[in-house]
Amino acid sequence: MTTYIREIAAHEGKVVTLKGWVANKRDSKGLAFIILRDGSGFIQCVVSEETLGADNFEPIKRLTMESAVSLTGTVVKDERQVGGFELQVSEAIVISIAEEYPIAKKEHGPDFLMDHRHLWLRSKRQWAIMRVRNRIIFAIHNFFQSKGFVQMDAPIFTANACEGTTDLFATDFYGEPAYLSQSGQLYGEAMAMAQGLIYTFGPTFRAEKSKTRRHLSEFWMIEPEMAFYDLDMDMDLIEAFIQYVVADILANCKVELETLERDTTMLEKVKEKFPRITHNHAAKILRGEVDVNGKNALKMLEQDTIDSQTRIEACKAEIAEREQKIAGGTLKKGEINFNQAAIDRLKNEIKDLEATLENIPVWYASAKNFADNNDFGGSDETILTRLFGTPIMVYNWPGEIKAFYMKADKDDPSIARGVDVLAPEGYGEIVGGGERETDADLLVKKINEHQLPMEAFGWYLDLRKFGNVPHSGFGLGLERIVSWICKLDHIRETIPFARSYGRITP
RNA sequence: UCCUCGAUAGCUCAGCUGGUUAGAGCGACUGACUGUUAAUCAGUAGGUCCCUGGUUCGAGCCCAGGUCGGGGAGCCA
Repeated sequence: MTTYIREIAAHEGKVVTLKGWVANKRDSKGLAFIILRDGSGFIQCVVSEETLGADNFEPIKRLTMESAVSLTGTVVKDERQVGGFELQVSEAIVISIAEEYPIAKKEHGPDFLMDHRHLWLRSKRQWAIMRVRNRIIFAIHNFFQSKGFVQMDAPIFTANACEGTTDLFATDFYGEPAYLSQSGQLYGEAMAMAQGLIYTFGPTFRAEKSKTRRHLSEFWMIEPEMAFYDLDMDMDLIEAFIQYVVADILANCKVELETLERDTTMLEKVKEKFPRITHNHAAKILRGEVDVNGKNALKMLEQDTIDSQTRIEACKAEIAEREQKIAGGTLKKGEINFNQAAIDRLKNEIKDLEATLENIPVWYASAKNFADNNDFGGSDETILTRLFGTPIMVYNWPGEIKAFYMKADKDDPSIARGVDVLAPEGYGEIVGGGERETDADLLVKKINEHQLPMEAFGWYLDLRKFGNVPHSGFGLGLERIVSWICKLDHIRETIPFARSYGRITP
């Protein structure tokens, strides 16, 4: 029977058989250390010539990275090891020998890694990210199912844009033009009128030629829709939802977060209440007219410039120091490698900092001149959330920049009853939602204003004719929340095979 | 679409003011070593300097155009 590494602690002192791949190998005469991975975890296996005999040990010496083996041995507690245990191998069977593995135990560039995504997924870090993604999906379903929501799927082929603002992927549907769905929102409203509380969870496609660390062309979105909910109830639900998911990950993905070296102090703060601020107030904060907890947006950026410059000087000094050490010629080979790797890292850090320095004046101008009827840019979102340190909810948006279906405020019709949730630590918008317009005449007017084809919205307007009720919903980008919770540099690491501008393989 | 940076060994990079035969580390391979944590030590092999054209006695380096990639803007989850 095969045992999985994840449950190894239950087999202490017993003989088990593990089947997996060689993640790393170190050997010396008569002794080999194999880091085995089986998908459920990683464990060091010790193979000795004395135990196996020369004939059985020889094939083990020939094992290459990612070769497949079946190892039988005794589970021994060993505090030095990552999982706390190691396997003393008594029998080894080689299943297959791998060719030279392209991904080495060192730093690679993003393009190389994405070209080898099918293999990169095996690495420890990517393994941890995919486990977190899996658990987030599980937690999302748990949250909504326990509250009586029904999962209902929206179609992926659609006849028209539901918002009309972003670019769509065009395709052919039996000779008719069709588009890949950019949102299940309108269908969600129809389904909520049938089941009361629903959520959709499916892929979404956007042909925006975005080349940033926040965008994918194909991503997964969860879109709940609730009958008889107004904006305040919507915001209460969003807050409870995000708090639930984050608490679940903190409780159930300790090993994964540790592997990712995720500092969880910011995630712990998510249990605090999310500040709710109007778009108008957020604009004042951005322009530096209003301070938050004694912090000023513009002054923070000025300080960033100074901090970045100081850090660049410090990096340069450290590089010079390490280069001098290497030139000294007294270091051992390992120490030289260590110093060289540190120099590479520092050089990359300088590159990033210099890019930041170049961008800060742009971000500063964007914040300082922020217009009341504007949408936030990526940098504006970063500035706002850094001032707070928890997720924040920005509500009551200028209607002109929001979708046609968003409800107009009854006191000021130029205001849309929408809400965006901005994640801390620079991750920006993870949720967009709001209350839906129920006034059929107003909807018709807005569809015309947005120059959308009226005939495509006949069924949608029907929802206002038959049992019209106030309702709200929101959309959450799965990859964005994975990115934030794992604190990743780039969203491309959050999905097994990313599809983004310029990337369709593997 | 715009701004900006880049492309040199399988990988990560260095290559000075344009000058002889192209450099390092890692990885691979061969060997040594019985407790390694990116093991260590010795050795071996490995190059279309992204493409096209130009300047020059001479181009990895300079110029023009292109291709691909990173970061950012716009747009968005």
